Amino acid sequence: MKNKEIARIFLQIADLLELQEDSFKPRAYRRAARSLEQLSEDIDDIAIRGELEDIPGVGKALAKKIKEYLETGNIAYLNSLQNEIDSGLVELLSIPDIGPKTVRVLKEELGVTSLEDLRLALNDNKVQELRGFGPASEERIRQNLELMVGYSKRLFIGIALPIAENLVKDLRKLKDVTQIAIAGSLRRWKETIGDIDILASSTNPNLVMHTFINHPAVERVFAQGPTKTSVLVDEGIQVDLRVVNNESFGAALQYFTGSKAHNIVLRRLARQRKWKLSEYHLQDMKTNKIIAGSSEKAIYEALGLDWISPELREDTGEIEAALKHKLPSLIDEHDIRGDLHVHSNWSDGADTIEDLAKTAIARKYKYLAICDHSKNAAIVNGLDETRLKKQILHIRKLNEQFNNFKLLAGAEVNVLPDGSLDLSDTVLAETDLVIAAIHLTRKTRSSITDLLVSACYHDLVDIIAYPSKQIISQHPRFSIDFPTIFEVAKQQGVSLEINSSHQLKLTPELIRQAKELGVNFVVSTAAHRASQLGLIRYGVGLARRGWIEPKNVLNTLTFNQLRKCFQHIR
DNA sequence: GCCGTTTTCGGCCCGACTGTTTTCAGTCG
Repeated sequence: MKNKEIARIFLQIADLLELQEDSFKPRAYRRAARSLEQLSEDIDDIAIRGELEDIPGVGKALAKKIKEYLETGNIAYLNSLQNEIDSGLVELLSIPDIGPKTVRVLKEELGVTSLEDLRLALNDNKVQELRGFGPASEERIRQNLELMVGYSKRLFIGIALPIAENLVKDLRKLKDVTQIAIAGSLRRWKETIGDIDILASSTNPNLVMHTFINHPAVERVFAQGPTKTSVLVDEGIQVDLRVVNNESFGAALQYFTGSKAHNIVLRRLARQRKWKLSEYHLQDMKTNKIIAGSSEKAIYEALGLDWISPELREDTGEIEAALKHKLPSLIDEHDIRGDLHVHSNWSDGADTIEDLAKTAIARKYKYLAICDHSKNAAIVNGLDETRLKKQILHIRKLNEQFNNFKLLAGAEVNVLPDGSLDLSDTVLAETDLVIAAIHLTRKTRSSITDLLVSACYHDLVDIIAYPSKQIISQHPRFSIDFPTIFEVAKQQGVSLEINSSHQLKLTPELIRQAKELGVNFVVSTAAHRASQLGLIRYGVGLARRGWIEPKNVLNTLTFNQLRKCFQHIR
């Protein structure tokens, strides 16, 4: 689809325009880019119907540019901007605390047009001589330039969330802290996060801030005030702590949870009613009367909206749904009755099947599917037909000792380059559950799609696990025809796996697309040790970001219901 | 460049923190 290509060009244009006088044009281009990224329909089709201007944020001028791209594969405006503006300047914008104004001054006064130029200017201590700058500004820019090299990466939620939870746990011990919560993209369960946001309410903010900056994990303090403090913790991640009073906790939680796009729409809704929404409260601008503030829910309700789960707050239709009271009732970790993809020490897992079962029972699971790797995955000690048969017998035997809990004998089978599975049908027919997975790295579009499709057509395959984003990021030009896969999966009654590990997973957008087509899902950990069963929360978080409800997920079913969905469960 | 239950012109989310200057501009989230 050309939607993403055009969105990318609009973002490039926005970056370049940012360096010029007008600060509103870039905003318009970004808004349009976002709209394009979210379209579920091909932009070509919309253009043919002459409905480009119906896209939010697209008016006459942008519609014309979209048409130009569709006809010529090019947008001349971008080229002219690129000729006019040095690309090194855009790079300068990525340095923290350097914005468009600073870039302009650096260029006009010092001739700086690249990171390298900036480095030289800093070496000569030229920056502090500029009007509006001083030694402190120069030093900060110097440090940020250094910092950018080492710390610019986004962290996976699985790493960031435990760090945040630890800090919250320690701060909660302070008796001056009334309420405390994780906010930001972590609260929205975004797969990767740029920084950690923590929100607290207190009657003694200074003490809370003081304790915070003296926490053993804190390495450096970026900014410190009574309501907002930013630090770097030793994992190389920025943590922002905000402290407000109790009356504002709901408004602040709403505000700091974001996303930015979601908040902008909310504030627009408030403005339409002559109200003002800030991190302190929702307020009538004329009478100054406070309409809501202590509770997040009250703010949404005052704006005519149902309360929206943080995972949905991306301005991708959740506000419209909340207005119409049509929000999904999202799946919760407690809805999960069992894990359908775990590895034991029979292949590359660390724990025995018995230990895995014990942990599953302790989690109140009703079933657990052991799905070790198959023989093609020799490097992880994959099971061949003989060992799998033996494992199935072992599992059947173990089941005799459980009440109200069932171990399922499954397999994670490799799909071979010719589309066949790497274990014989005879032995697979003995299992309860078959997950088909692709562990290839370099394939053309047609063949990856074809492999997944042929896996769906295989009679014994119940679940498809995905080619990872990792593959996609390693090969930028590689793409998979997901709509086709979703159609076939739906048709063949094959479920899609939402995986909790950060390596193998669908994006929220794709999950939502598949859900709308009526495809079923399972949420699994692919745990390689018993302690990893707890990672299911990340899979659930991802599912929630994809608007998934319990009814879309097979492993929310009781064992007897599950049995009816997977034909060969014994 | 977009957009309209005050508007086809004049807005465009709002507030904290920093460094500089002495009342504010720039940046960020």
